[in-house]
Amino acid sequence: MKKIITDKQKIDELLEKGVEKIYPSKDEFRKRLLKGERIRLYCGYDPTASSLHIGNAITINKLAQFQALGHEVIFLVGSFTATIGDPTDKASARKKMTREEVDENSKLYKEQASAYLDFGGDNPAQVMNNSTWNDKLSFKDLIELSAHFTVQQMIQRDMFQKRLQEEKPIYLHEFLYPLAQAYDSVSMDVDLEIGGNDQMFNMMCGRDLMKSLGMRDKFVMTLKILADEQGKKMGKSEGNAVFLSNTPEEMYGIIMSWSDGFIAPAFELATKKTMAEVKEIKKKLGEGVNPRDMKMKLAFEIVSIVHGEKRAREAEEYFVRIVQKKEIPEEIAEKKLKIKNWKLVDLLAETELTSSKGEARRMIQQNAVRVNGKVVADAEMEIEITKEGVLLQKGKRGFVRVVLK
RNA sequence: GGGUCGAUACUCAAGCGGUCAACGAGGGCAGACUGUAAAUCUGCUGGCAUUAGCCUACGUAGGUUCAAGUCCUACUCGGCCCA
Repeated sequence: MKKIITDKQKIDELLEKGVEKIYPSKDEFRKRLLKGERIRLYCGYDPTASSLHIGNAITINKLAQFQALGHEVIFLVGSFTATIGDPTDKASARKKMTREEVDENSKLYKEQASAYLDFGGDNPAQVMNNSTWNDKLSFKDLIELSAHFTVQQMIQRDMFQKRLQEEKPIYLHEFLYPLAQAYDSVSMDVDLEIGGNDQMFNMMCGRDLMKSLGMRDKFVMTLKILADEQGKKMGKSEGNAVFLSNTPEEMYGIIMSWSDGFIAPAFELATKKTMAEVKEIKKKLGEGVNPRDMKMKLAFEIVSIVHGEKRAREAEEYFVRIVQKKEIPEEIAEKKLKIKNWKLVDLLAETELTSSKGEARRMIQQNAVRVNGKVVADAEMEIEITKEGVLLQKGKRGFVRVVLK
């Protein structure tokens, strides 16, 4: 077993970087760490999507930090809880997932998490699955569990309040979600749970339940949510979410399209940079360094962690060449067609560059379509496909080469 | 169980018999600007045809009417109140 590191500086770094708050108290938790106590901690991930995203990477990053100091890390896959649906931040009830969908999604999670976390070596992170214990609960067990919580406790959550106000339904199973999560803490008997700031309520339920059952006093560490200075969150809805399944090029490009306000927070939350380095970055940004260059460093860092340095370098080259210098990419989807002569609209629809002919017409009207690099304004233009191929472009990113078969 | 209100495009949300493929907002896409952006501005955002026009859509199924998202009936699902 790996030795527990009690280096004061490293512990302070651990307690500061990306951390919003530690319950019940940071000082107390710090003392425990300094004593050299081995902490058993976890963070849960509901496999509701086929890929982890950058928000998940924040907590995984923190797990990795604990791991590096020798603590016992559990990567919990919420295969059970995903079938309930977490009401957190949801204005309406989430669609429940089937076990099949969930199993499918969780397959890739471990692999993606290994970008940050070490599942081998002398202090491997453990993967657990909360259906292991939750599947075994009987109805009686559930009722006993639920007796530890009150309805008032549950409805005080702001998203439930919001739904009450809007006269939208709140289903009973949504109250049960925090319970299920709380039971995870009990089953694994952990010293600490970490999670995003928005998970505070769920995590505190676990703390309450353990206390109520006379178990240990679980700590809860909430991490900052990736947001800019105005507190504007980054999410899937913003269209700028990075998935760990993105290719290096995609990932690099998406990070570059983040607004500048995300640069410093993202360095703190999603990279291995120390707080001192993050401060240095903030300072540079304040001094008027071109934010683009800092953002390129950020994109490089994150892509390196997920895909390795070599791929990150390639992604960077790609970005400079294709996006900044607007060159045509080398790798273009190729579509082989048997028919030689086409009208431009038909061709755009056929290649699926546009989803319909109507859309093709609209794009042409808006000067968004290029044929062999030249903007074409005539929707009816006759295109003759050759063996060498004709290059079609829609907007900045859509490229297809059509070749005569 | 009774009463009552509601169900509209990706999301929210107008609509109160013809002028509704459906106001508006968000999102998305595209153009301009730029540092790659973000912000801002502009356009587009069901399909086919593009001149006209046709088809499919407003919870489901029927009905009234020359004409229905809009009225009626039943059903399904949800909120609220009462029990």
